[in-house]
Amino acid sequence: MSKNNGRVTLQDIARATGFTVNTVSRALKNKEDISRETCLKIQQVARDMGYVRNFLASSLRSGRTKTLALIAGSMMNPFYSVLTDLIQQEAGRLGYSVMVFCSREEQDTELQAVENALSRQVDGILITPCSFDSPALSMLRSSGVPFVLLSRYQEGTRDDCVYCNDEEGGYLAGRHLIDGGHRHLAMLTHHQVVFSSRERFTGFRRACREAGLPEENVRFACLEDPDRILAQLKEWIAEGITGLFSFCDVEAWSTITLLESAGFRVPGDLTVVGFDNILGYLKFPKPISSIDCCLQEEARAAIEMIRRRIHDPSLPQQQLCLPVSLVSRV
Amino acid sequence: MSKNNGRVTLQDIARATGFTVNTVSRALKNKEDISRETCLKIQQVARDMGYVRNFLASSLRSGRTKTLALIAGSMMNPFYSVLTDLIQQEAGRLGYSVMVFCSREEQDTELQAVENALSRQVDGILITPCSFDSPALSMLRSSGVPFVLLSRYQEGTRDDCVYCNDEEGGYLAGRHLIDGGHRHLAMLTHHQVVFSSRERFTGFRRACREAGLPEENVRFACLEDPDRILAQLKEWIAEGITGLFSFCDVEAWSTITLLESAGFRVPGDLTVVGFDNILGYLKFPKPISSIDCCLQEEARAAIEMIRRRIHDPSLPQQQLCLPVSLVSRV
DNA sequence: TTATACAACATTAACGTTAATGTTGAGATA
DNA sequence: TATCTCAACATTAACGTTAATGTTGTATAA
Repeated sequence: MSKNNGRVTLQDIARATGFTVNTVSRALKNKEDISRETCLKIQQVARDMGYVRNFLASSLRSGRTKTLALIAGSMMNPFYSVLTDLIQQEAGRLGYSVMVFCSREEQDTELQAVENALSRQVDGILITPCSFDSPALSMLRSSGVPFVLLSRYQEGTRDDCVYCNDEEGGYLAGRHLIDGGHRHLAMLTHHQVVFSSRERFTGFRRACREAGLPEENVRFACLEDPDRILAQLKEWIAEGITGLFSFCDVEAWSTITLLESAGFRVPGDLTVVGFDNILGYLKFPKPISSIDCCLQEEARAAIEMIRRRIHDPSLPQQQLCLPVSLVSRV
Repeated sequence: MSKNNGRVTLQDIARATGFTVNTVSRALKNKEDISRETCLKIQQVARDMGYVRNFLASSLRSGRTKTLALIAGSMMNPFYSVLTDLIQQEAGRLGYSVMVFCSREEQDTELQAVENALSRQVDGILITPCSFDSPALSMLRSSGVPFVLLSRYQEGTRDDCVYCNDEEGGYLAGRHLIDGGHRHLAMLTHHQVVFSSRERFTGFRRACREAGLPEENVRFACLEDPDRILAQLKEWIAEGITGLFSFCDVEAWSTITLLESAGFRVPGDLTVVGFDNILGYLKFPKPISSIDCCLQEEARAAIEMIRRRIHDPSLPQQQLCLPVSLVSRV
């Protein structure tokens, strides 16, 4: 034992074995220039003494923390928490730990998270930014630290990012409803993620046009207040709308909850299609058809992207658009 | 600029201002022995140069990382992700960042998480352990690092922990169903968290006894396989059971989903009461009555407990049991 | 036999920060 | 005037690890 809060250090092992600190370090990292015998002996002693490497010291010296930061909206939103879980799994495969920060979709909280992450010398940052002109993003860009945008895309972006084909997703959602016999459709967004929302609606409308539905049969609304949402839904239903495309699964479920508590039947009065296919990971909510953006693949790709950038910062930036598919349920 | 991955260091600021590294350090930390004038000047220069403190170096020297580890089951389970969010908020208030690890309820993954956390020199660890005899716990106990058990309790435990009054929660759930006119009740657990589960059922039965229900009117089952769960539910319903107490909200919802997809009505064929009152944080699922264990308070208390222990390791250990209440919905 | 090569270690310095202690000069005190 | 005090800084060393470079003794090649 020594000073390090009673924790065993290389120093202690060195004293115990008679070798130098450096030799102990190399032995524990299975490096060359150490005889098989001493290597095993040192490792044994380290185990016996309960040695745990001090990552701070190691990172400070080596310049690598083997840590990534994930800055997401909120862990209260299953979309983010599922993504977080997947990111952790994929990162873990490569030996990375993940520090999770929540921006609560607030720009200053997000900025603090970035500062914090930078301060902790993370090797890379994964972020679903509040917006594309958030101060957090400019700080990231000028920091020189590798970062990848998750589930966010804006035309003309030069930042590394992984997102899914929103337009195609909207198209598939539209076609699914049309194939189900629905001729009067609407898309609903609660909390607007601008680009995705627009793209999804664009695809949605494309499907409608393709099917020959008149423009006035296709509605769109972006509402946050539950009361106004319910009012809008009632209006739509009264107008004969029977198919609803929700911006995402989470919003779909809260819409369904709203409708059911108001006495409507889903499906029945309204058929709802979601987006993200969170049901592939979250088992408990009501099954709904959804656009699968393959979050697992997104996580995998993002980790791979940041890994490569950490390894070679001079690589050309990449905007990776992942394919989507429809998962039909019920 | 210097070597630190192109990042500005105290050294750089020292050169720029003509002061020594130590003076710069003290100025940036607003310590004494620095004239107001130089303090402001140094801080200004630091800001201009885009200085970000290197937490690794700082922590290595000071022995404090201002970081907590949270080791939870999985971010795919809203109970844990909501708890994580709350923990982060409370920790943030005190200037702590949180490293999140998922054990996936596996003992070896959990052990790895603990090792990882210790290796990163976190100031304290919050954990919802797989079990009370998991190797992770013994490692924690012998590590000397402050830790607090979250939402877990076992009779006779000496570890610091924060949990809720499971027995009382079960009692309230039982009484709620009985007050609703139900005379034939059951409790269902999917994934068994042994102590909590037993306690909740004990309280549940107490309510039943108190109301004079005969023993055979009160059932219990612990099943994981959805098919067997559904079969059991059908059997119960056929036997006249009308009130169901679910181990937790998440399980309640998946039970409801099972029932509804099998053509049953909830409530109607079966009234379901959950536990945790996750609906207070998660807005999208179907509203159900639930036992509120006040997760926010649990998070607050846990952070306060670990803060005090970090500050004074000699404090007596504490097992904090939080009160519960019923939240009736629909 | 002597130079060479190499395995197996040791030595040194550094990562960026901070705690502990030292120094200095100006003003206050006797 | 000599001593003391203290504000405002500087110097030194250390946190635990690792990269770069030195050193040694033995085995091999010429």
